[in-house]
Amino acid sequence: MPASPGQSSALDLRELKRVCSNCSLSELCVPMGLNRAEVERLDSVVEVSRSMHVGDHLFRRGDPMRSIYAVRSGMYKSYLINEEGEEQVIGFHLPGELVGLDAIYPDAHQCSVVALDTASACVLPFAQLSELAGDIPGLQRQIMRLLSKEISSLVPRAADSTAEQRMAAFLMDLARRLGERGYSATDLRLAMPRKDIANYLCLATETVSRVLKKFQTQGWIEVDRRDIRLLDPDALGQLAKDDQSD
Amino acid sequence: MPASPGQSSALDLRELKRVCSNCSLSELCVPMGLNRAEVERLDSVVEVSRSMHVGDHLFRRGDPMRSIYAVRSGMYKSYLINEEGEEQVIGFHLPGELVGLDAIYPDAHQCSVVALDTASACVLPFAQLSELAGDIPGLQRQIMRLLSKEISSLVPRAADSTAEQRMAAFLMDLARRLGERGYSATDLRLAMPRKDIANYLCLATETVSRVLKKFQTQGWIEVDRRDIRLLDPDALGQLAKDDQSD
DNA sequence: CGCTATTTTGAGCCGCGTCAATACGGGTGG
DNA sequence: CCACCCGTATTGACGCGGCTCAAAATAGCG
Repeated sequence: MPASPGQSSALDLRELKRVCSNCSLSELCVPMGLNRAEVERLDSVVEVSRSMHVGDHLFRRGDPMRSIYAVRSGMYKSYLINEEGEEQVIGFHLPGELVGLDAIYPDAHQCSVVALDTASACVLPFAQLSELAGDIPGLQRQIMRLLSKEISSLVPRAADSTAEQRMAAFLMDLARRLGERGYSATDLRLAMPRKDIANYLCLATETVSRVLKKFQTQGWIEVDRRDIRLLDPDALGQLAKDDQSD
Repeated sequence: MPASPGQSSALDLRELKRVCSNCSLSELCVPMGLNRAEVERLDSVVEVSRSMHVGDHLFRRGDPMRSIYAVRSGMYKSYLINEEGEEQVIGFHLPGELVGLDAIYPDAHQCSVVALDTASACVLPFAQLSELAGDIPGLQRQIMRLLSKEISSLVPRAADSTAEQRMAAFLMDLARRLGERGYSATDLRLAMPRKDIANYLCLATETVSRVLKKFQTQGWIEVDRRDIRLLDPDALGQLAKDDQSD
C-alpha cells in the first residue's frame, strides 16, 4: 500500500492553520473575496482530510450533516441508491468544488460521495462556518453564491434529449470546469468507468461506447481508454445545443 | 371572477408592514423559526406584489438580481429560451415556495418566471435580506436551508426513465407540495397546459395525453381537462419508484 | 355561432435499451 | 517473460417505447 501524501499524522499545527491561505484553489472556493484577516479566521475552522483512495467515502447518505467539503485533488462521485438497490450517479466533483450542500436543509446527507481515484478534500464544519458567516458578510455572500451556483448548475440536466447531445454536453461541461481550475480543457482524464458516465447521463454503457466511437470517427475527439482529447470543441458545443447534425 | 386578494392599490401602509406576520404561509416560507420581533424586522423589508395575470412576468432572464420572490397565491412557471428560441420549462412554483434563488451567484436572473394564472408573490430585496441575515442567525440558517432544499429538489430530475414513471413522479410531487401547503393532495388543478407538462418532463404532449389516459383506464386517476383527482396515489407512487408494473 | 388554441387519437418509424458475444488490459503467479 | 484470469470496454443483432406527422374532437372566447 503506497504512502498517502497527506495523511493527517504528518501534518503539523502550522500546516493545518494555513489550509486556505496557501491553497491555490482559494480563488474558486469558499475564501473568495475575503481579505487576509478573514481568510485566516476561516483557516482556523478548516481541516484537510487525509488522502483517500478509490472507493473511500467522504460521507454516506443519512450521515448527520456536520460539515461541507471542498475537493482539493482528485475526483469524487456523488450517488444515491434507490429502492431497488440500484446506484444512481448524481454528479462528479473536481478540485475547488463543494460537496454536501444539499444536506443543510434536512440536516442529513442526501447522497453518498466516494473517491474515484486518489483524492483529498477539505472539511468545513458547518456550525462554525455559519457562525463565522454571521460575522463576515463577505463569507455569507460567498456561501450563498456557491449554493446558488449549485442550483444553476443543476437546472440544465434534463435539457438535452439525444444520447449524442448529452455526451457532448457532458464532455464540454467537464472540459470547462477543468479549464476553470487550471487543468487542460482539451485533454481529459476521466477518472470514472463508462458505467458511471452512462448512469449519470441516463444511458446504457453500450450507448456511451458507441457515441464516443462516433465522435472519434467524426474527428471531434480522440479516445484512448479513459483519456479523451477534444479535437473540435466547437463541433461538440454546437451538438450539445441543437440537434441539427448527423 | 373573484376579487384579487393582494392588489397593491388596496393595501394601506399598515397592511404592507404585516406581510409575513399575518401570512398563513410563514411557517413554510422565509420567516420560519424566527421569533416575533425578528419577523417584524423581516416584515419591514418585504413587499407584496400586486396581483398578476396569465403571462405576466415576475422577472426575465438577464434581469439584474435585486430580489428573490415568495409565491403567495396561484402558480408560476420558470423557463429558459434556448439558442433556437425554444422554450424549456424548468419548474412550477406553488404558494410558499421561493423563486429566483439561482440568481444570487451571477447577480442576474438565470431564468424567466411567468404567472400561469392569477397569482401574486412577495418581493424580498436581496441586499436588505442578506444584511438582516447577518444580524439574525435564524434567518441566515433558514435562507441556507431553503437554498439547500432547492438543490435537493433539483437532484432527482434525471432519475425516472419511462414516460409513465416521470408522469407519476410529477403528479405525486405536485400532490405532496400542495398537501404540505394546506391544499388538497388528491384534487389537483393543473394551471399549466399539457405542452408545459410535456416540456418539463421532456416528453411529447401526445405522450402526456396517452399516459394520463392510461392512468385513468387503470383507475388510478380521474381526468377532467386540467382537473386531476388521484384515486390511487399508492399505485402512482409505486410506479414512480420502480418499473415493475404494466 | 364561428374561430382558434388545446387536447386527444391513430399510424409509422427510429433511437436507444437489452441481450449476447468478443476484445482488451492490467494484475498475478509460475 | 509468458499464461492465465477477470473486470472493463467494444461491437453486433433485435425489439420496443416514445417521437413525429397527420387529423379529428373539444373547449374557450369574442
